Amino acid sequence: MLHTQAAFADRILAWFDQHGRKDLPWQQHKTPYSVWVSEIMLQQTQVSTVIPFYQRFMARFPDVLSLANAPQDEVLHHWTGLGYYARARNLQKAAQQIRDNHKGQFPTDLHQVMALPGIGRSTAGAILSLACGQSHAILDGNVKRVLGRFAAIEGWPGEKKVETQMWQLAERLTPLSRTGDYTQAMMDMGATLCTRTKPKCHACPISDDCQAKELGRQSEFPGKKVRKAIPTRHTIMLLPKWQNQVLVYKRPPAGLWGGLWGFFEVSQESQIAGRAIELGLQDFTLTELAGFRHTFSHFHLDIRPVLLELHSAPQASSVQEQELLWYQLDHPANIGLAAPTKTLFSTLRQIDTSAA
DNA sequence: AAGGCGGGGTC
DNA sequence: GACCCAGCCTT
Repeated sequence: MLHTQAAFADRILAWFDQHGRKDLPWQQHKTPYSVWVSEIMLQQTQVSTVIPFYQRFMARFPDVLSLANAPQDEVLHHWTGLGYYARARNLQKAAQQIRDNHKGQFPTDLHQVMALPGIGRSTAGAILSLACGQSHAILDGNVKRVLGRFAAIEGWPGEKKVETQMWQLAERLTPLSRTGDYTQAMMDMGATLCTRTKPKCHACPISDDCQAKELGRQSEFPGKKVRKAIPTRHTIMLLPKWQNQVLVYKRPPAGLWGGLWGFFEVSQESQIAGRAIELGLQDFTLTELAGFRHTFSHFHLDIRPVLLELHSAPQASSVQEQELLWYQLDHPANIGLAAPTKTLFSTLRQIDTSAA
């Protein structure tokens, strides 16, 4: 049994020196800021998806101050398609707190880092170990899988009891030196070796002492969440169109697609005309476009898009409290869009093209 | 403790 | 279609 922290970490680090990833974009010129941005993007999101977003984001917001001082719409624009948009809102909020409360310098104390919005214990540990060499444990999905198998920890890690057990083990095994490499190594182990399916145990530096492997039960750890069938919701999206522009509004700051721009919605067909009049629209032709399904982690959304083609210039809306925008299809604005909104813009462009 | 929050990739 | 992914926040 690998019962000492040093024996465990030594094998992990030796493996890392040979096989670890060292050329990812956020591993070049590491700073707390660059590591922070990458860690937030990587929450619940795979490396290959993140890379292009990370590069565009860093080119536009190279440091804490440029992010803190940017318009929120532009930050969300750079997050469009990445999902979990609260991450982007929290990222900018935290940058503003660093600007205002930390003299623009990313804090280096674990609890100060955890106090920033969007940064929990694991992300704080990752940033301070990777960028500052401090010795803190992390517990992300990769580490949960590696340690859950290594020690054959029963139960779903979402349960408090299981998570506590994993944190204790993670802390016990985290070395005092080379902690940044160790953190990266554990993530790399989970991503490339101790994968969800078909783990490459033959190449694993700790397989000799892996309890799951000894039991022949690698696929059973970590335990899975008992998942219920997800419900289906329905919505009708209104696509008012005048010449080459479509009307969207800025959604409330929190909740689903918070801060993103989207189409007005109604739940019933009978509400379409009334809603259009409220928006100051009149003299239009209604056409129902092809419906489609958008699936979230927690529900299906069946979308019926309805095109409202205006025959004359729109009047000012009577809806005063909403932020409205006539989005120009051929001159996209730098704003955040949910995936279905972006899809529908493409659909509208295609309709224009085929009609021309 | 449980639920909310996305989009893309994989099998 | 089901499941998963470098989690965190609110209730």
